[in-house]
Amino acid sequence: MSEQASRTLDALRADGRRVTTARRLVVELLARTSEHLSADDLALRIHHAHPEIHLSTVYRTLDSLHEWGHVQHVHQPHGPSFFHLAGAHRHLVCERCGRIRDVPAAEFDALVARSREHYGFELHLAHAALAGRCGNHAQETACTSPTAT
Amino acid sequence: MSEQASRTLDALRADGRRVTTARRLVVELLARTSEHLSADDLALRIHHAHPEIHLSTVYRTLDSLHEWGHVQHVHQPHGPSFFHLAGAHRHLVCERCGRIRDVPAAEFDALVARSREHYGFELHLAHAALAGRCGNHAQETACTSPTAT
DNA sequence: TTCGATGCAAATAGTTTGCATTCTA
DNA sequence: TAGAATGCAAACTATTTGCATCGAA
Repeated sequence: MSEQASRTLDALRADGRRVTTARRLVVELLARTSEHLSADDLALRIHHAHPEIHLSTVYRTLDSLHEWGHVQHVHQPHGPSFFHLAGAHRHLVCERCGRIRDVPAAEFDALVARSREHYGFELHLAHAALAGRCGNHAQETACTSPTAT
Repeated sequence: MSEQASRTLDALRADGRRVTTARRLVVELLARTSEHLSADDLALRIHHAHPEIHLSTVYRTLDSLHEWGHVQHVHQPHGPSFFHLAGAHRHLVCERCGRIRDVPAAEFDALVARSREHYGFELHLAHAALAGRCGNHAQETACTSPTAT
């Protein structure tokens, strides 16, 4: 098991949460992969060895882990949300091919500061992927209005 | 009818599209309001005077108007998408109260330019609202991991 | 009069919930 | 062994689709 996984599970125990098979499997899987997995993806992979773990349990597990600050839940404009262990990067998702690119959170520091100063609005860019076109699809007609940037 | 509405409908005619009751009502409603209305919201309001206009027609109408560049379709991290006539602002949505704040697209110019230069990624910030906390709810625990900005 | 648009019903994707049962601490 | 977590089924929200009919050009 990765160090990140055992650290997360230890934190659960330390906080008096129960470490169940489902939680252990979800945390290990998230720690092991760099992919952007949906609840359904996670359930499918877990089912190979543990067919008894139900999709709704995966959802509840992710909900709890998110609530306790161990997991980030990222919304996409199209398709299901994906999940990953708490980290410091943000996501760019291509409207055309769906590929997700990780970029350091620091890229957005100036914007976050300006939003706070100008609008009193605290941006949480981890909460939703930013949509657009990756290099391969930037030329094609945008999936937005002509006047849109 | 507002000038913006008739301009949009004229553009449809000029492009050889049919101007139907549903399309006229959707365009007029979008032109008249500054609210952020979902397909369901639009259908409900249209139903007062035109109960025969079906929700699926509203969806198809919005789809078409979007495809032809007259309407923007904005995704939210929670809840339904909302729609508005093509314009140049972006949206900040509060994770707590759901209130949506319009901000000028120019606020994001620097970020859009940097994304293009550093990552070859063409951001379409009109396509999805940016999540965070409005002034009234900025203090409360974030709906994201502790390490998240 | 033609073909695009609509009404309606049914299907779909993603997610949530109620409740009896199981299992961790 | 108490109460948290789970399995399963069913509900739910937002959205899409198939198909017969209608109506704008």
